[in-house]
Amino acid sequence: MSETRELITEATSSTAATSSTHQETRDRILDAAESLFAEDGFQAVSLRQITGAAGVNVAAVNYHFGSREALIAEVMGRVLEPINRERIRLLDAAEAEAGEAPVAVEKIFEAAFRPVVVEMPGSHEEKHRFLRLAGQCLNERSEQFPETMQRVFREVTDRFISAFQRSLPHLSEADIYWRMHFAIGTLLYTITQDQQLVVISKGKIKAIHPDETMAQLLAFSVAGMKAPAPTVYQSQKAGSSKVLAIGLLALVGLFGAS
Amino acid sequence: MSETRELITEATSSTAATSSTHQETRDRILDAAESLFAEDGFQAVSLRQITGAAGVNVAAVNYHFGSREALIAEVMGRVLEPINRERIRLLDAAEAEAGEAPVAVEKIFEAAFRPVVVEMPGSHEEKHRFLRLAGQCLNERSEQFPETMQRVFREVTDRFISAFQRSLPHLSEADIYWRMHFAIGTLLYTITQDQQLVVISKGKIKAIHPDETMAQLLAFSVAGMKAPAPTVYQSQKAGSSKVLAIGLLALVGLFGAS
DNA sequence: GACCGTTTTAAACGGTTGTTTGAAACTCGG
DNA sequence: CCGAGTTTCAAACAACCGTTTAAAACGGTC
Repeated sequence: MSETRELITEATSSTAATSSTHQETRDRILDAAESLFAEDGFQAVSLRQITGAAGVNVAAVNYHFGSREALIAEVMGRVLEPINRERIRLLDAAEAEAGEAPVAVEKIFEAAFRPVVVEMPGSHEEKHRFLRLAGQCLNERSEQFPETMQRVFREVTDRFISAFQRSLPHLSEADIYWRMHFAIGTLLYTITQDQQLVVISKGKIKAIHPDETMAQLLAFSVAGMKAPAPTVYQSQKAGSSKVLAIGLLALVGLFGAS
Repeated sequence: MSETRELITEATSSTAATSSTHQETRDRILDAAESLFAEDGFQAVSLRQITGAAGVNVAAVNYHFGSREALIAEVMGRVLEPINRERIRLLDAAEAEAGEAPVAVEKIFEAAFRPVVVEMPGSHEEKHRFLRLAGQCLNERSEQFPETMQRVFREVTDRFISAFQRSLPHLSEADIYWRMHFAIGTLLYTITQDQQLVVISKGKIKAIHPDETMAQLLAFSVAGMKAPAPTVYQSQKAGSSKVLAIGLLALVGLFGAS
């Protein structure tokens, strides 16, 4: 049975035209899964919800993909691979344009953000859930990333790390890791928790357009990345530190510090 | 039965000394739940895991808290309330010290970050899972936040928003909302995905100390918040935009754009 | 039309979930 | 010492989970 499935998987890339109806339900499952996963996360969605939404039998998932985990891996790959591929393509283009000189920080971030933030092909609804899913992917524990995806991500981060290093030689390697980490977090939260921005702005920001998101993201991240290196790690101002200690003690008294 | 539970809940704050054994198992559940939720998230942990770790009967959760959701609400409140209380306390202190002048952006962020990032009372392990849980809380959908918690969070964000507005009068209201949103995302990702920093740095950053995290977070967020206002939302450089459009079309061809 | 490989289907599998039940075990004032 | 109230407990509940099974339906070839 597993042999059958492997044959099918291989056939997908070689002779896709032969099995038309098969591709139909397989893609129906992928689309439904993508939509539901994007909305509620991977853990919260059951196979029966997916197959129900796709209008296919429950067993179809295990027949076409082998297991629920394999389905998740395929959905993740289908959404993340083109994004990361495009990121590297944009970075290549920017480096080619810059020639010998290091690429500007703005350009690097643009290559990193644009494939995720700016309009993607498809309807408006599709784009939205597409982005939400990309965020859900990155929120998962890295351990349960499929091996191939791990490799892709390492390639991407390594490329961007060294681009930043060339562009910001005065920063230490650790500083750049930290700030790249921060930029990823910023992007991720922006994508997945867009609703939260509407909430904290009390509705003053209602519609969130890709172009504005892009501009805001760039302004914030570029400035953060270009910030002067943090000076002292250890010493804190005696005043505020003392105040904090007192405050924490008060908390302990109030709440019983587990 | 629900009446009995309400009486107990009220008794917790008034005559807590009378029921000693009751408080015992109730807190055992809370501690075990906090630990497990922090490690694996709210959705992934079952009641039987919690009661098993706490060494109590499964029914104890529904007896003491009424439902799984109420347990989650109580755990979230126990961890988030002191943090937000301390945040406001630090902001109050900073504003008192500044007098008429607006509080420096650095000070505002310090008040926002320090109660979450810097060492908390308790063992090292306790501190770690404590932070992870705080992050897990904020990652949840805002809809399933208990009403009281919603109110607390609104109070906190409103206070910090107006502090930033006084400190950065040249920025529009929307700009400040955006950047506050970004800073929250940065903090959150830093707390919950600390392991990821080790991964992308290929182990070059292994131990993550609170003081260094604080310094790095401040440098990035302060610079991002102080960045010049983004200028153009609509227009993109014709060159890169055209290149992108071509790239996306290539992607569609490759992957079949759902 | 019979055959074969592929796909779909209904039904059942064993297991886990959150919650409920009713009877024990316990605490404590009268 | 008894009875009322509180807390624990083992057991069962219905519902859902991911996966498996075996038979039915399908499409194309000889």
